[in-house]
Amino acid sequence: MQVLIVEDEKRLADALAQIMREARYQADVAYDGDDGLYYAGNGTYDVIVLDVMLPGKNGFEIATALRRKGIHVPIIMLTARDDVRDKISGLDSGADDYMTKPFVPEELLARIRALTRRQGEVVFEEASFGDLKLNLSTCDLTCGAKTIHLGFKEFEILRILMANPKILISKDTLIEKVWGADSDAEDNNVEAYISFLRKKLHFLNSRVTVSAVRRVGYHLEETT
Amino acid sequence: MQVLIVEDEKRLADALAQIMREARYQADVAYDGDDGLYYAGNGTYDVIVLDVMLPGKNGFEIATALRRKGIHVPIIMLTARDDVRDKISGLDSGADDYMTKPFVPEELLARIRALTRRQGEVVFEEASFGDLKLNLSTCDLTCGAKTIHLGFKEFEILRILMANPKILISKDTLIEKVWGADSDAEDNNVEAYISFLRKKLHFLNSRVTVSAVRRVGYHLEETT
DNA sequence: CTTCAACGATCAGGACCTGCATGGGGGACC
DNA sequence: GGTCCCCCATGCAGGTCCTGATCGTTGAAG
Repeated sequence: MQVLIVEDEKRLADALAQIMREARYQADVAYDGDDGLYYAGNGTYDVIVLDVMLPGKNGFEIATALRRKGIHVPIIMLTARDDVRDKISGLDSGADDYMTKPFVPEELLARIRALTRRQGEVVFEEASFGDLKLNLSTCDLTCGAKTIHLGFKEFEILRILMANPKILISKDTLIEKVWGADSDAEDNNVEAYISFLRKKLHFLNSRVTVSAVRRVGYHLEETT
Repeated sequence: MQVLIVEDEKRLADALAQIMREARYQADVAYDGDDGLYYAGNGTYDVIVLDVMLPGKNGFEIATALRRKGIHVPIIMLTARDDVRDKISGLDSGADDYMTKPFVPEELLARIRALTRRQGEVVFEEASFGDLKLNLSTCDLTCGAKTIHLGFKEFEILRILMANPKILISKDTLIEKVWGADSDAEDNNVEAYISFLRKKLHFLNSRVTVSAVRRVGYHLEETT
């Protein structure tokens, strides 16, 4: 588990790094905002501890920039100012949590555990929608007593559809997320896999269907 | 977005529910731990605001029980006790965030936004005018109990009209925005789709009409 | 008031496109 | 060689979109 600490006050930064290492995290430290944004931009960290008042870019700017770049790593903001408006703008700029100094190290660790628990779990757990359960580690799709194995493309498409059951996902989005941004896959590929998926859903007697909206995209629906 | 509030102190609970509703959330309230766990067990909520000190099961037990049942809805814990050990055990029992009373409502809302931002995401938005509701994701148009599907061109035209109900939209504007700036579509195309739209509005028994102003453009009107 | 041209509304038809399903070929892996 | 997965090509079905023709309406000129 990798942690990035962005904090200009060197003594505090090093103390935090020490605490992290004692808790068995790997910790890197950036001492100003520009470095912090640069390191975080790699997207290799599991959580970022981000001071607000920084030389170079401040914490709000860093959080906003990261989110805009599509990097959704959990962020915990730290600040000495106990002002509610700061908290709100911090949280709305993309932070997941906000703590005021001084704080007890154990609370920071607990909040980090709470933030990282989610993604740690997800790896082993399964996604579900309606009567479907999709095992995210084995690509097996279960409905009631029946289970069937999905190919990787089928799996990826279904996973994306299940993660956003309320909105339509366009073929372009699916191509980008499943085949990759710079891919020459055609719409027909998506259609083919949607077809396979439907066939398998039918085989499982699932109440879930993949419905298409012409020229817009696909989404999952649960029929009665 | 659905919020469950579990809080035994009735005045605070109702105040929270009011705040949530003003922020456009649907809010349900449970006044003791057993009810809270029962409601939460449905798995239909997007976030749970959970008091720790409760008659029946306490907040820690509820969080633990939910997580054990595989329900991963975000939980924000509330408590009057500002004890770090409580915070830690709360966070480790499955809560995603922890706030101490008293708190500013806006901070709670900001923390809820931060928690829900990650998942459900892109709220399925809709535009509305008069008695019409247009689902911007699925191109479905609803009026009262009836719903009808719109073709893409019809949908685009209606969306533009609904976004600017007070001003007249010229055919040229519609052609530019729906067909594209460099299109050779003719006025008659627009007229045709306006006609389709009117037919569907009539079918829905809507009070909304598309009215034309000669040589100028179209706009929506709500009749009594 | 009447007339007339321009504009708008509507409809039917057919062209076109999108999405669906299927089968075959190719490559990776066992 | 067999199997699995992926990609591509094809035909089909049905919805969507466009076109042209017709009819109704408007408003201004005579």
